[in-house]
Amino acid sequence: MTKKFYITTAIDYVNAEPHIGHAYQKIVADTLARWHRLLDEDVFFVTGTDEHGKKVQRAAENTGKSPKEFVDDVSKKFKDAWTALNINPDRFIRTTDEDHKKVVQEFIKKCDKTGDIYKGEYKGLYCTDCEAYFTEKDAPNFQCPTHKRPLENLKEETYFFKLSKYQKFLLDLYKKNPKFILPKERRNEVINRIKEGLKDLSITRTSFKWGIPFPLDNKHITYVWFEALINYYTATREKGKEKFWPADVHILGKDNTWFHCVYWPAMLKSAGIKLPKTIFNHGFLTFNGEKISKSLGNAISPKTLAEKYSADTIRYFALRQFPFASGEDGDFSEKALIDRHNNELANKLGNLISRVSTLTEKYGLEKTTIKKLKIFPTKRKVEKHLENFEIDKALNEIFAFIDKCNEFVQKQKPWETKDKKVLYELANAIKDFTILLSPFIPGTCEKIAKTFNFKIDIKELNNPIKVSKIKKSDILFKKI
RNA sequence: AGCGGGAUGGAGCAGUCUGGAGUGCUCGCGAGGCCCAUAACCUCGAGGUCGGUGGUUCAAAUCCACCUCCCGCUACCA
Repeated sequence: MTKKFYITTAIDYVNAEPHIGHAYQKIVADTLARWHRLLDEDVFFVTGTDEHGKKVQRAAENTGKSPKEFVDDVSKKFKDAWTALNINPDRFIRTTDEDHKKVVQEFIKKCDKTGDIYKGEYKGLYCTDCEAYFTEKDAPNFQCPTHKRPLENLKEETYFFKLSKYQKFLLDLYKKNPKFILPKERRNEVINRIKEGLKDLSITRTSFKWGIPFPLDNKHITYVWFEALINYYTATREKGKEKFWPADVHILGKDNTWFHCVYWPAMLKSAGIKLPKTIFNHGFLTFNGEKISKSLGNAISPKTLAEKYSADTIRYFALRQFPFASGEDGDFSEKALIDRHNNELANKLGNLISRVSTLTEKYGLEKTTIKKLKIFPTKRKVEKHLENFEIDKALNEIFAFIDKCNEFVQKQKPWETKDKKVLYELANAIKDFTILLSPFIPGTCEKIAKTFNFKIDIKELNNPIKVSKIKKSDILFKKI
């Protein structure tokens, strides 16, 4: 039986357009999905968009579109951005999808059966922008501290989810499963906050219509967060996909930590559904040293970037530059990107392919046993790093191997000796590292495979490359 | 103020959790090699009391305490 691997990203809220921060997360998830697929696992990779709520309803009204037209437009922009970056989810889920609505309603009924949902009243100062209530202490002068607008005094009939009931369950869960919340800095934060006490969660709204009707009372709309989280489960209710639940890893940004690490497991427990194995909370990116924001106008679209550079350059930089596993923030600077593109992709990798393919075209290959350029130590290290989400280190290992190849060419001087065996060893090494590199920069790796006539398949690491006629490769990365 | 991050050869970073010769990466500088290749590639070198002080230890960039200085955040948002 092949191992299954189910990976998800956060689904993006459609009130703003995609930027490089969103892209970073999707690139990482896509790479991990591709890696597990390379290892012959049965992989399911899901990303998508979060489309309900008052903010979206209002954003749509401002543009004169219907909510549905509006979310269709923005959702497509996300989807297109991922295509431009060679990010290929198995499903692009939208919370407006019909199957999602159905699954959410069933989910809520299950929680209700457990006795975890009750009707109550929520009183407070409400900010429509935040879709949240504030206490007078948090909101001096009855103004929203973030939006500086006057708060509405609201008293709403609402349904609650008994989150407080799960306090002990959650703390036990983290204790028993140290990998449930990663990295561990985030875990400690969550634990400390839970220890301050959990309140029940208001999970319905009546002030607007753009959402999933609450199945227990049709005057109510389901609260966006409560509903959106369920998307991960929805995707596995499709026929044939059931086996993928529970998720192996949810990838999300650190601002989503609380919802995913607290609400989500409590909700699943209540509904009697298995819990995901790992929730990975990564850091944020700044862009050219500045925080990414609409008002600063630096929220450059991933698509524009991918057109300016290439999908693989963006992918390589995003994966190599930041210590993903640390959960820390990083800066996406174009200068650093160009640096890595020129030095690592063009000079080291690109030039190696260029020089070896030229030499091979001239002198040909002759089969021999591989003595110097053995891939297995590298493979083991890459495997281990990826298990620990150390994506930057994995890439570093592969490039250390590429350095070894360049040293080998230099030492052996095949242009002088015309030694076909040396060239064979190099071609074989190129096959090997290209296979390992393929989840990171898939487009480039396909080109290399075509030049050297091999298949990108993990089994090919055990098979010496077959001797064939090889033509000089096109330039893979032009210097910037 | 609160919270968070940082201080490592000329620049920018890893390394710190899990202590073991100042190790690594990219750039820059100096010398040499190579002439297959994208003016690319390879080798060697100069340059650092790892912010400071004290402590723990056979051993500290790494652990502990205190101090100094920088920078973010407390706007939407992965």
